[in-house]
Amino acid sequence: MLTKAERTSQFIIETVAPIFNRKGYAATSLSDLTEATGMTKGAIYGNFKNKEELALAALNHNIRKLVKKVEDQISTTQSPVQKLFIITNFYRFYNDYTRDFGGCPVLNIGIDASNQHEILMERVRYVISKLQKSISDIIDDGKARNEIKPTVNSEAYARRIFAMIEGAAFVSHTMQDNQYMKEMMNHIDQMILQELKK
Amino acid sequence: MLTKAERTSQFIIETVAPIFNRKGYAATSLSDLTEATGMTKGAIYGNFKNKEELALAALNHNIRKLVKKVEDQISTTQSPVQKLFIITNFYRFYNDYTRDFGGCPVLNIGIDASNQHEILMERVRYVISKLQKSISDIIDDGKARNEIKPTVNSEAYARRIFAMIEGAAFVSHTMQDNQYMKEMMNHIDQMILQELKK
DNA sequence: TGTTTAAAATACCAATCGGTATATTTATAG
DNA sequence: CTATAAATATACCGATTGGTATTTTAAACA
Repeated sequence: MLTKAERTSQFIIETVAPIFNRKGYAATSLSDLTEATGMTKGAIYGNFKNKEELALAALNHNIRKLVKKVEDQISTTQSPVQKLFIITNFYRFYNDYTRDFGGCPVLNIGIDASNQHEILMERVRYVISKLQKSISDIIDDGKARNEIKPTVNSEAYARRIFAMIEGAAFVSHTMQDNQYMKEMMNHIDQMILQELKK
Repeated sequence: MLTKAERTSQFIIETVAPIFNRKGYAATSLSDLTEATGMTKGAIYGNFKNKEELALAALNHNIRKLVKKVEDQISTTQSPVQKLFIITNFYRFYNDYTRDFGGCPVLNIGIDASNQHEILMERVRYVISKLQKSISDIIDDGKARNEIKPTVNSEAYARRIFAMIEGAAFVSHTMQDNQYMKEMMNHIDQMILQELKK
């Protein structure tokens, strides 16, 4: 069972995570956080060392939530090619998932923390490299299972697919039009069929 | 000839533009601006109504600077297909151009102002639609000049190309690795040759 | 139930925030 | 060279910033 402190910390993280994601680190004030949680500064600082530690916990929370969602869907199939299609289909609805907490956290914090907050930035870089690795691992598995052409450069495709997703997420969110995302996922699907699949 | 006030305003804009681009609207303080310009608050507020007006002027300055650069290069050829190649080649060096003032202003302010500053956000949306229009116009011109297949959906390709560029700009800048951009521009070039060009 | 410990609220800190009214300096025109 | 106007600096405003020491409240354990 969770202790009181653990439950409170969790409640604070869940409550402030969308705020940090929306406003960014510097623009989020302590009063934003006390207002949203209904708690005082004393309570928040009793559970977190400082604003930085809380922002980092919020970022991790947002990312874990999304990663869990896509991993749950991916695990429903063994086929690497099917896994790739599940990923593109996940992102077809990405804006719906992320809108209520302010959009893609990798994108938001990656831009917000750039040249501003090296600790958050390092975390974003780590997450990006991990997400790419999981894509290239699927492609490599596809080669081993004879589903994907052995000549394919899995790291290069992972980089390209990830950048395409982030670009579509940015423009879709900014223009408030999911068509960008839909069209980009269709394009990636086509790429999978024509360039990756055997 | 420019008046003193016009020269001073221009000096302030040029000086603070990289700061707003790097830190975003809320995180940029008046003291950041006085420190960078070596001028006092009185001088700045004598030339600009408030922080918002200055931030908007800074955004416009950054965008105009980049748009002028790419337009100058595009105007060196008549061929629409060549114009598209000039665009991808421009973005191959985009990170070098933009690094010293903090990366792509559309991306930075688009994320920073999201759910935060509607006036800046409207400006970003307008710029995106304009940039896309200039790409789809080139494609349409390519159809008229018999360089590009008449069946091509120029708006859809403009959306896709723009989103790809922004995605590559984001990941390249965040990961401090221009390979993302290079690979994406190679991919777009391939798309132009295989899907657009007659 | 009484005691101890943990958690949260209160009250405060110096520093900084964006903005402005006024004073001073600098440039311009006659 | 002087008078006027424009530009800039100074000094200040109330509000808010992130953070902390202390007090009060609530939970946990004996």
